[in-house]
Amino acid sequence: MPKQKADEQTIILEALKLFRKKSYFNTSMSDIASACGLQKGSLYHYFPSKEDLMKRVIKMVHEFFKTNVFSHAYDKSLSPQKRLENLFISAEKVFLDEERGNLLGNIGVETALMAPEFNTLVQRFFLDFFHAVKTIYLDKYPEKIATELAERSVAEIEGSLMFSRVFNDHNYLKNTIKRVLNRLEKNTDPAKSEKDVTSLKAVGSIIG
Amino acid sequence: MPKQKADEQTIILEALKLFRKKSYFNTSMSDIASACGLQKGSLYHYFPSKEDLMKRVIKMVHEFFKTNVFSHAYDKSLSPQKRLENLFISAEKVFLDEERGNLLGNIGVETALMAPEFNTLVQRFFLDFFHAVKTIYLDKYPEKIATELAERSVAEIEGSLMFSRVFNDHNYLKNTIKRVLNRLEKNTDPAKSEKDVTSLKAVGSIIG
Amino acid sequence: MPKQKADEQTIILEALKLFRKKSYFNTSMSDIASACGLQKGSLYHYFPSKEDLMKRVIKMVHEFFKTNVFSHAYDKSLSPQKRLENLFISAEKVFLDEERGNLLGNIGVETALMAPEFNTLVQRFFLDFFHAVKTIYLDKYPEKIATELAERSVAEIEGSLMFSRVFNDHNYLKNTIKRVLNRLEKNTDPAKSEKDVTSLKAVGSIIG
Amino acid sequence: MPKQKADEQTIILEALKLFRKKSYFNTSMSDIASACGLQKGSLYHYFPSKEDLMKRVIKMVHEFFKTNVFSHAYDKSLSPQKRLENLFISAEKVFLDEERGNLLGNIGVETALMAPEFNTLVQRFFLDFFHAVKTIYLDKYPEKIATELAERSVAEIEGSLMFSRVFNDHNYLKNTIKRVLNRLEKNTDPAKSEKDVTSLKAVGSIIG
DNA sequence: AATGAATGAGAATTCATTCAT
DNA sequence: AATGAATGAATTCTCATTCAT
Repeated sequence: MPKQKADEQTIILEALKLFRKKSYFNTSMSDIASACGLQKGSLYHYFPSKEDLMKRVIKMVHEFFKTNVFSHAYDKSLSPQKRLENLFISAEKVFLDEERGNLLGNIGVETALMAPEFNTLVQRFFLDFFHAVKTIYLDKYPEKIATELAERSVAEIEGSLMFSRVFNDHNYLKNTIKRVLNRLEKNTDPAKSEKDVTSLKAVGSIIG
Repeated sequence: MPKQKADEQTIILEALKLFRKKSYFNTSMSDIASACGLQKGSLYHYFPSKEDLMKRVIKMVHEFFKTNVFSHAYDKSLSPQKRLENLFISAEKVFLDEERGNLLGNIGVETALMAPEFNTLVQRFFLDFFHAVKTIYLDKYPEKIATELAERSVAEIEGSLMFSRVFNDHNYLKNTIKRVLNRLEKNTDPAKSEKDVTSLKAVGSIIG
Repeated sequence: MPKQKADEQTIILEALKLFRKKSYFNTSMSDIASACGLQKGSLYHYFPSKEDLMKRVIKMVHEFFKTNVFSHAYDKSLSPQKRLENLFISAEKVFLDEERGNLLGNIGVETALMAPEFNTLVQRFFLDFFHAVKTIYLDKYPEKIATELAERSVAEIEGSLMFSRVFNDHNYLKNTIKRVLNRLEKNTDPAKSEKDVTSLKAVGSIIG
Repeated sequence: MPKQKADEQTIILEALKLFRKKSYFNTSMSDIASACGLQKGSLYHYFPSKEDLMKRVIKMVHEFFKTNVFSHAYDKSLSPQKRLENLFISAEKVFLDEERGNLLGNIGVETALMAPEFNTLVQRFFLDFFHAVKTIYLDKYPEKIATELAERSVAEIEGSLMFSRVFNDHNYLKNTIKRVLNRLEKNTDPAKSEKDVTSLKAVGSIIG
């Protein structure tokens, strides 16, 4: 007789919202249940434990980024500049979005301290992030440089995302993304990039 | 039994270690007490609440950075390059140190979601961090640029620090610090900087 | 284990017994839980806090008095004397009963010192008590006198109830109730009451 | 070297104030200590335990009443009416006084539920109270009646004192005291009392 | 599928009390 | 005499989890 009141996806999404707003430890299964219009006990029909639910949340965010953000990196029909733009602009939208936003950047780190399983998932997310960005840079730069540029860009974005949260000011992230995009553009300038990219040294001055 | 077993400083330090290792929410007053060789009730002799203890921890870390890290920015007897070097190298040491390390970067963010009082303290820390770095850049760049460079450098450092923790690999942070230092050096090169820094446009390509 | 072991009413009743026997502050949620055959955590399934439970206890006692004691005052089919008798005799039974007895008289006062919310509930109880008794007196006396007589009767009863508890002797209360009932009867005596009640002055000597 | 900062009397008085304001259970030794400008531990120089301190408080209140209130009953140089007046007027003053006020009436009862030793002390207080009032009535009435009148007067006073606290309105007590005094006066009226007091029956209608 | 009851392990906190200095 | 540190038991409350219906 009991009619289905919720489905996995809904629960994961509600959990995500709460984890983002109140952190993993401060969100109780009860909180999640009421957000879904369910009773505490009912969550255990869908997820064997809170930890497992968190893992599903992380994976869901990861999938979302793969489909909606990282994918832009691999659209060979567009210029590197355009791809990077698409990637970061969509990332910005997601990060600053209340629903799916920055879970992994900040909370991921903390939860990682607890369950090593979380850590692995968070690592995978960032490896994919790095890979996507690096793929774009590889169009312009050699392997080593592209790797560094990618890690650096993502680090800058994550750091400024943190500031956006701490100072409750979206501009930290927005400006950083503008800057990162600008960087590729500038160095895309044929005249300039030729000189700059020829030697590792020269490039060093750009990425550093 | 009524012989002093611990003092405020010790407790704050032990709490810091645990908060760093297991996160604020995952660390119980019991944990902290045992780490200090005390009974949990005894902690309340020194701190009225866990929240208050956390605030003291944050303040202590902040003070530590002021004295040991940020101070390098204001040593006018040294060159900007040297000051930045001293600042970041000492920051690196502290961040990667098990004892006093990166509390504010990661845990601060999460706890900030809860108690607004935490948030204020974390903000103050980063404002001081920004200010120190900016002070150095002001020797070379105009106000606006210096501000942006400072925020960007700190964001990069915080982001890569996060990666260092997530991937358990100090190199993320170390490389970033190397790179940031290199950046100033390069642009300090008289020959190059003349061209680059003369116009705001040119500088734009450097900082972002 | 998830078979219902207790219900709200049972818990409230057990709490009442304990609050009466050991006072509110001296009764722990653990005590109440054991009395109900429950684990202490389970109480929070029914009541969000001890304070809330106490409020429910007070309300339950109040309801009980309304239904079983005060109601007698409003039974217009009976003589005032009979109504007062029913009211006080039933009150006596309840007050001296181990289960539901005098919670509000004594404990109400102490708890009232703490939570103003308790105070309001205790006030309401006594206002209803006054009102019921006054309603009966209004059959014989004008407003002002009836009010005074009611407050005085209830005060006497509460005071002697206190003595009954302090001296562990039911007779303090029993004698007082006998006396109060006698008072109405005597003054109901037509021959006597005519003189006594004709002037306010005369009545004054009766109620005071 | 440590200079005496407080003495027993001061501590007892401060404790009394707090017990009255916040109840015995809600007052901590710490509260009492700070009210005395002492440290928690120092209280144990004067009193072996909180319970013991409470006993001393009760005894002190009792002594105070003996000297300042009950004593009026035994001043044979005055008329019964005047003695009763002195007794109740001084009682009223003390009861409504913030400092020494109604400890025994309300809190005594509750604490009595705990330690039987408290109960004995509270009983003694009321027995003395009864005795004083009865002594006055004995000037006018036979033993049995005097006893009843005394118990009744004190019960009324205690009950209305409770109402004064619950409703935060001094008038409950004040009016009751006026009425009780009036009662003796009225029945002291030679013309009236002669008739009334001749038979127990008649008197019954007065005291009841 | 959903629920609502129950659990039990632990959380933070309080507090009377002890005792070395 | 006074203190301040320490204690440890108790208290309120939380919460992930289980399970019979």
